[in-house]
Amino acid sequence: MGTPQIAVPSLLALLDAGFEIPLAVSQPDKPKGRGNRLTPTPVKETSIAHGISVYQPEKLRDNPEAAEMLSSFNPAFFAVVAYGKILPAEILDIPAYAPVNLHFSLLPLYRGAAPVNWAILNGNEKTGVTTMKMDAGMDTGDILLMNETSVTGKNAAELADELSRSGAELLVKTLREYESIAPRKQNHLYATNAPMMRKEDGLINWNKSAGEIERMIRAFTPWPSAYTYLDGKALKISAADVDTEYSGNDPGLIYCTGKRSFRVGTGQGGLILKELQLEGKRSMTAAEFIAGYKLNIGSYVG
RNA sequence: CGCGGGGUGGAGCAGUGGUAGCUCGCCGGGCUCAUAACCCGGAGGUCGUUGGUUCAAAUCCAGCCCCCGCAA
Repeated sequence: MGTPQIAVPSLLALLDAGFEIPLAVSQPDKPKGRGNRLTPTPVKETSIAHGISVYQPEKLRDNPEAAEMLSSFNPAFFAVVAYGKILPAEILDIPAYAPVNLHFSLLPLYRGAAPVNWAILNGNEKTGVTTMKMDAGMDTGDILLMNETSVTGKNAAELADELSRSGAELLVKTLREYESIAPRKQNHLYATNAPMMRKEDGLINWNKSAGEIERMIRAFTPWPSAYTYLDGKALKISAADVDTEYSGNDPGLIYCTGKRSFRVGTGQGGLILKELQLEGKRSMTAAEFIAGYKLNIGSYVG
């Protein structure tokens, strides 16, 4: 059971490891993108490509039909990776061994929908992947295995990609060695939540420090993306460095626009913008951006 | 039919009827202890595509292809 891209490597790894997967469960297709076309989920696409039938119930709670359907396969396990819905108890009881979930954080940290983004945003040096035996709460089940990954310098896409791979390995290992793994209770006192990021959370607050904003840019790239405004147009920033030689504190001030440098002041220090995308344009490097856009030193973004 | 922006020399842009221009890059030369600095010269474009209007179209009209932002 899974939905987005981050779950795909797990599906492929399970197939590769020889597990029999009679059914994939994914969220229903939703209208997406320009034109609002109905778009299949990445897990659905991958499943179909490998000849696995796909089941996409609107809901699992209070849905006897779904329970019956899943039971009919007499599954040993459920392998759940970023499915996107909480599974009710009657569903969790179906597998003979256990419903196993792969979560993209070191539980009990970052329970919820956006663990990868939050680890970057908070400036953690390490995060990782955890497999657990699911219970009825959100990411509260007993821990089976964990694997750490370094966060440093990566944006959300890069980190998610890495975690999806190490997670896929961990999931295979967990299922293979399930009977010899002793589940450990989570220490709920240390639990933190990683709620879904919203589009509007990506608006950059230039009063924050350069370091904080740099982390935010990484945490929000490529989704939901960090943005500001320039001459009334939305400007996404997908990569930046802290300017270690600047110590001003004039938030939003464009203080340097050399031939290839676009630098903006923050509440504390300056930020060197490296990768930008103006509304309606494609993403480009600062050098490319500057070649065609007339920036004025002394004006402000935001 | 959800709303909208755009496709112009290698890159980013300007140019809305009549010799295609700017910044960067590239090639050659100069200056300098030196430079992502500066100066001089040069190469490079069927203006996404098809058709239409016109004496004349990058520029107006219609269709098609592609890229992107918003909303969901």
